Amino acid sequence: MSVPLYQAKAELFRTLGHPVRIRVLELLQDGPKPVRDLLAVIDVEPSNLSQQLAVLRRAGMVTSYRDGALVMYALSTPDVADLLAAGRRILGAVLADRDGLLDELRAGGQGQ
Amino acid sequence: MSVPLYQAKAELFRTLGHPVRIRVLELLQDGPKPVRDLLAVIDVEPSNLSQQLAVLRRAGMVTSYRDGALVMYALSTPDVADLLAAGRRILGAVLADRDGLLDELRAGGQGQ
DNA sequence: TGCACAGTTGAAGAATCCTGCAAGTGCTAA
DNA sequence: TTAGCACTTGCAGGATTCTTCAACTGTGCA
Repeated sequence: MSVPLYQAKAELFRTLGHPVRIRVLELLQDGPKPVRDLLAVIDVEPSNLSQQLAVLRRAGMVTSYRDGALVMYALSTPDVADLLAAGRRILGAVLADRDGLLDELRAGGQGQ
Repeated sequence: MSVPLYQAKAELFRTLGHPVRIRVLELLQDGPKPVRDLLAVIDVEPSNLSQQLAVLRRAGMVTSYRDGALVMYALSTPDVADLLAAGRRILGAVLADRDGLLDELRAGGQGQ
């Protein structure tokens, strides 16, 4: 057994363990987007975003292709959305008796 | 907005980003267990396991109580199982064309 | 060709995480 | 009350991860 399965799982989750990467994945749920669009929303340096995109790419969670002058990114599988949804549910359960984040979560608006 | 929601999500996922913590959660899916039982299966030093349990406790994913000389741990919400299941699905999709881990995953046996 | 926009890459310092050791607490039973 | 098992805590180091800067590639347009 080269890489134990539970280690692969840990790596998968660790890939999601960064605010910028979470935001990217959530934005890509609506369909492919060029880097510049992500950049317009996320407020982070281009090089930093690029690094985080590379992490997601290496993990196989997103794919990228060039469209003219732009580089487009897309979720590599719609299952990613399930994972994010499951995360939202857990947060609700786990934060149940903690600060105001819960209300924000229930509002379900932007900045999810 | 004190702690942005997407940051809380990132922290949640990062909590899962460690092999020992993953194993603990999977073992606890079958019901509460004392530390010594986890220790018998996981092969890590007691102090290390204790540290990882503390991380899970702080994140609110498990709860603990003392039962005589033993300390018992339990999932704080069954939703955790959903998250792990979603992780398994994604791994399947993402690893689809990579090494033998996929087969191991499909076997669904121990060491999940 | 030359310039500007769109992204990526490499590298370095700072911050964070992990691991193992030593020491400490709580419980039970002799 | 002493001994020993069951855990936990504090801490130091080594290993990862993050962030930013500088430099580089690729594309479109004047």
